[in-house]
Amino acid sequence: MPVGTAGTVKAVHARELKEDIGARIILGNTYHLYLRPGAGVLQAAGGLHRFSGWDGPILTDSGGFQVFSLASSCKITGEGVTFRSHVDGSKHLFTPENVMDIQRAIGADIVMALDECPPGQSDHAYARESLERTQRWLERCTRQFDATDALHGYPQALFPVVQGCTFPDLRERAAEHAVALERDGYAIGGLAVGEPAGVMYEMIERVNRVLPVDKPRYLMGVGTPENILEAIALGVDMFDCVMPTRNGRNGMLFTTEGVINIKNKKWERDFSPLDPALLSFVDNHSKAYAHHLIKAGEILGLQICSIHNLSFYLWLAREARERIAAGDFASWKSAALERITTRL
RNA sequence: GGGCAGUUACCAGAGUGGACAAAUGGGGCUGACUGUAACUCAGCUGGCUACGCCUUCGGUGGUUCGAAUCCAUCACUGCCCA
Repeated sequence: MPVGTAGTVKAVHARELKEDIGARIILGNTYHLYLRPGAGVLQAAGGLHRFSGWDGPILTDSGGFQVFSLASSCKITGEGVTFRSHVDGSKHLFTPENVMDIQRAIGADIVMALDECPPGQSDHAYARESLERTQRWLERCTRQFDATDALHGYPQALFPVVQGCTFPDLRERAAEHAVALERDGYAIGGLAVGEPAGVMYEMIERVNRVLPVDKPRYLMGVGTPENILEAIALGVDMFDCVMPTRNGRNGMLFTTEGVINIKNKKWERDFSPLDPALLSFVDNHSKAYAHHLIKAGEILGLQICSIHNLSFYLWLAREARERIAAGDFASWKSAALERITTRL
């Protein structure tokens, strides 16, 4: 299993007709490259695609989410958005154009449009204003993307991001606008930012009524195993999320039998595998070993837990795909959810 | 045998007369984490018939209105000298 040092599930594919996107692990933290000087970006980009023997698709985010969710001070201008680097305090400007250029240089197979991810509790007026800005940026992204060539000898795809907060009318309008631009796939952004899960599902459903069935739909930043299965049921094909790695680092392990907190003393002498059902995905480390490494402060423990959770997400996506093909996804989903959300 | 230091909650360790059920760590238990800067963050952790009461700071006995804190004594531990 190819795993980068900072792996995160960036693309989990669900629907049987779109097998190629696949459940894959790619490099996380790719946006880091955005924050470094141009020369470094170009150099890093050349080798990125062949990193550690990884030959699957790579997806890079635009950096928009980081600007809006992490930067303490960012400023939206007519050009784009300026922000201060958390690395060295230097000031940077993201524009639809330079974000396309950077992702061209990195050589991601799927590049994301620059968008604004507005706060979850935004009112309709702001959500609309924000959406219109995202749409203007999207149009500039497509123009720039279409006016430039891939730099590394293989084609790239640009995915628009459908925004609109929790307002069905805005979501539908955003989806229609994105579809009209005729890209290879579409992303749904700005969800799982504090709204109830039911509202998120409703927005997904609204948007997916508009998005074409025969192109990948990518739900950005989601989520819990439950969120993912529900979204798959609503027709989503791809996901990415920090959850498997961040929660793994914090000691929470997803398994096919339920959720465990590996820090708990109860695992101290449990020498069974972290998850016997995942042995085809990941090395056979015991619960006691992971417990010990975490308690001892060994960085290896965090790596094992992260990789374990990634393998769980891989299993989840593969299982979902097989059940869809077999035609019993719905019944499998409810049974699986009951098991995997149990606290062990 | 002599000298010195010490004995505090599961562990380590503050506290030297009233604001002490007793700081702080660790450990333990819960919970959080959703387009990743960060191996992170939050709550609880003597008992109970709980906005109050009860039992705790090596044992015992004192001093005091009041003691984990002062005195006496006993026990044990560590270091040093014989």
